[in-house]
Amino acid sequence: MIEEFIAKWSSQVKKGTLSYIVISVLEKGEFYGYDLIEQIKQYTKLEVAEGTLYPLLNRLKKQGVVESKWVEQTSGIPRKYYHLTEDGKQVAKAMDLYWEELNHSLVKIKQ
Amino acid sequence: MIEEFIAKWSSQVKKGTLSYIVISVLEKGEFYGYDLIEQIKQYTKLEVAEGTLYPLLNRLKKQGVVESKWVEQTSGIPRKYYHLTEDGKQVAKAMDLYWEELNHSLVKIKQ
DNA sequence: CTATGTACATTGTTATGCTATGTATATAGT
DNA sequence: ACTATATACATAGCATAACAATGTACATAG
Repeated sequence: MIEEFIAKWSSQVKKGTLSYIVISVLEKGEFYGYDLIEQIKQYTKLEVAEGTLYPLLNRLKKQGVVESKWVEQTSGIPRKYYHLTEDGKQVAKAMDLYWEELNHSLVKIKQ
Repeated sequence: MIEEFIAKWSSQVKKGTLSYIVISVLEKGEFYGYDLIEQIKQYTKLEVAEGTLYPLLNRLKKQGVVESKWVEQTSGIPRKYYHLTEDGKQVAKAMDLYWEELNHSLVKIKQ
């Protein structure tokens, strides 16, 4: 029962958190979708479904946070690389502030 | 644009985070709904709508995380007090671990 | 030739925050 | 007496986002 609750809860925590993670990774440079999934797996041990990430990237693009460009490969399928826009970089900073405040609040509650 | 994005994003962050906050406050003792809204406002500066909290408490009750009891007041409307069940206390611990891990991951990404 | 990995994408389901609205009691201001 | 505000609980309908399932396509290892 507890495991099931945590499973559902952690899925809900991803709503919002996941975009923060993606944008934070993109602060480091350019990445393509499949690579982002691998990066997140390494950094967070979170499993991110493809059906979660690709729509998320499209939303971020539509909102002007990221931009993308197709890059042909000498072998294999072309990759769509994403990078932060100027607005995206400012969004990242605002997210940092919000997250820090939220964490500070939780520390206070836990005391 | 950035403000609007953060406004929508922070609403998404609440999904999951809010239940963590409520359960964390309830680790301190018994609270009733309206009081929880005030507690959260003080601890986190978050505005929690009544239409958000009451359904959340009902879900937590249905899932066996909290229990409630009506308490008549000498003056005014009776209050419904909530407290964690034994399962709820274990859920709280599991949430702490998950949250800590998530934060640690973000620190690594931000490095 | 089959399985696995790489790489992008969409559809339908489910869960949750939020606005709006409703009910009811108590108190302070004009 | 009337109005506004605060306290206290609750529901209906909307918007959003994660996820499983499914699909397409190329490449490589057994």
